[in-house]
Amino acid sequence: MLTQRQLNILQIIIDDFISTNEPVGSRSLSKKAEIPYSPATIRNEMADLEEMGYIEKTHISSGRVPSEKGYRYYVDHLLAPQNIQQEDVQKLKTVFEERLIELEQIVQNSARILSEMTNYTAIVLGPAVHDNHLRKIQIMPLDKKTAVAVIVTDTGHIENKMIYLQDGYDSAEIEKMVSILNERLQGVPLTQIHSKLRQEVGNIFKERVQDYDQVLGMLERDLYVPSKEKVFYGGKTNILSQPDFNDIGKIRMLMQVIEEGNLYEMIAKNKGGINVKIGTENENLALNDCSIVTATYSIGDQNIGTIAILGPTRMEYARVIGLLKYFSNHLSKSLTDLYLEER
Amino acid sequence: MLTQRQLNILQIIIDDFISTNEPVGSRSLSKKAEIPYSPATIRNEMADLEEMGYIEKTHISSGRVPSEKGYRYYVDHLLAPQNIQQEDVQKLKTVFEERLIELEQIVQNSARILSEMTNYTAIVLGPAVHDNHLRKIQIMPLDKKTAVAVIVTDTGHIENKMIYLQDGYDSAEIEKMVSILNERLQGVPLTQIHSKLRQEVGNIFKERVQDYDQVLGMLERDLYVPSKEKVFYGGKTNILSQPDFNDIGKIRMLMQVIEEGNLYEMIAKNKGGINVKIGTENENLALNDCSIVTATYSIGDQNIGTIAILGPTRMEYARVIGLLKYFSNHLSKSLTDLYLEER
DNA sequence: TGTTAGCACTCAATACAAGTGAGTGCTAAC
DNA sequence: GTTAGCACTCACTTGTATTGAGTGCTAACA
Repeated sequence: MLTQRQLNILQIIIDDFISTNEPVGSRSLSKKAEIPYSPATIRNEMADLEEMGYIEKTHISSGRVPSEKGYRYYVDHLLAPQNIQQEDVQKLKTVFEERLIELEQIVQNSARILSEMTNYTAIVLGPAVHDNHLRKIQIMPLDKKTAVAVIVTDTGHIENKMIYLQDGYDSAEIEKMVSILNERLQGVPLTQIHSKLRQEVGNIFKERVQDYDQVLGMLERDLYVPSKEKVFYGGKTNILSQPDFNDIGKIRMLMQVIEEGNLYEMIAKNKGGINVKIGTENENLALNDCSIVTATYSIGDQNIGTIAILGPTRMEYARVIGLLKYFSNHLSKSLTDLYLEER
Repeated sequence: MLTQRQLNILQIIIDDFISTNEPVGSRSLSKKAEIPYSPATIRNEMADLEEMGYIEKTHISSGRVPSEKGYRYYVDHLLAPQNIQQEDVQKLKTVFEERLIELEQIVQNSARILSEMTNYTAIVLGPAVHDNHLRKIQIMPLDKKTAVAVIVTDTGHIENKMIYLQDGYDSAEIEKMVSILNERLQGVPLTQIHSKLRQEVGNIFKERVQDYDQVLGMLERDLYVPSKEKVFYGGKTNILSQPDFNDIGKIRMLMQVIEEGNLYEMIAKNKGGINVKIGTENENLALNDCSIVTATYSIGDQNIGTIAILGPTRMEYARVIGLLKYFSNHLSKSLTDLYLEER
């Protein structure tokens, strides 16, 4: 168990290291007003903290640096529930001031603003299209063989699909189909469209659409919903200007993960609330010197997406967590107002 | 004027430097079979070449390295019109083997494959949507205030726009509008839609659509065509693994330009054929150690897009130029077959 | 006259030694 | 329990020497 003094020292070491990126030594610590002890005393405490694994040395006679365990403890117990600053509030609000219509636009802006404010990289997932509900479907014939299916969801997302018709259909026939589809599938979650197609629509088609089997087959084949959600980035290169990444190899790996890696899967699995992954807690090797803070946002009580900030392990946790909490709350509130209450 | 021997030496210096990334000295040159002269002779020739500005030293007693002028001469005069290798042909063909329907899909694949083959970064512009012609327009009402306009072009590009109606329109009215629009605007280049709207459509609306002025205003406001074309990337991070970029500052600038810079403008202005920009010929400071090779592709005899390869100035020009020539030709041919002949 | 051998010279890169400073652990005194 | 003192460690810097690849120049050669 840690004594109060050890907690103080640990906190100050971490705060100091986060802001300076320099190992912190006993002498510089003892100069701080909060610590009225001599370097020697602090050295003793630091030795204990090191033994317990909260801090470590970069070499045998260096100052101390927080270990992952130290950061973890810091995030879990020492973090003052810092209120976010007034100027930050102002900046964040700009996102909500613009006309909020297309969700993806909002989300893209969020990523940009968060990255600008933190100087880290922002990754925003969602809105999770497969959780959306069908609002409207339309099929536009182009020529004898091809048509475009347009699907609009309740969150304003628009999805196009080219579809291929076996034979020429006259437009009256297609219109009939479309109105049946709309009638039967409106409000259905996109994930379930496939199953509903045969269940609900099949019978009606049977009666009213010629060659119904072929048409149904076509719809089932082409009308699948993309399983991958969209990922929006802000400040992809911000992380390159963090002094923590001065090794060219690291930078390469990092950029590769950001560009091509499956950050989506990593981030999407955090469900609800604020979540912090520190260093090797990220299983991806390239992210072993990074931390990822995630927060979810929702419409009503349903989570529809995730916001993440990717920075070095030496991240300004207090500020980032504060920002994300504030922002995800407001975003959820705005979206809920927009998409639920309005109707 | 350069003697034949100087040309040989220049060519070999550049070839050698491109493949090894090491300054090449007189001794190593004289060992090559193509150059049956002693180091001393070569030194004399190199001194001349340097005086003329084709090669330079990294420091006073180093081997020689091609200058930009050297590369330029090499690209313009020395480049053997190298045929592309059989295995490369095979790989490139895979792009054309898939079902070619959506142009953007093809273009995205092209970028990926070219980047994989070259280990440089591929940037593919287009298809230039504003040159496309309208094939079909559709307006789907969503609720009283909003609707989705879907525009399909002759190259299979699909564009969505949310539009905002002033008042509730009944669907019959909208259908009438849409059929007028289709009738009058089909085949019109997207750039001209705006002007045609008032010219051609205006009068007809006047007779047949109620509140035609308001509707026309809405269409003019919301139905603009995005001026920026899509840019597709392949191997964004490839360039990071080029040994030429071992300086962290350079890497940062480079990634920033790739992520956020206006590569579009830089590349789009190259019209027709193969074009090579070497080093400081790229006005962007961050690209002063890079070369960009561009090629255009077309449907029929109309250029619709550009392919570019971004690499270090020490680029394998012969190979890249060969690849791009071959690829852009085939791409143009395939697209022409697909979109012109088929109709 | 063009080519080559020889030589002195330059410079990046590497290795090594010495000095400095920030930091540590330990012990003994307060 | 706290602190002063001291010996020790190690990264970092500075200076010096060595090496090797390469050059320019000159004189000799074919």
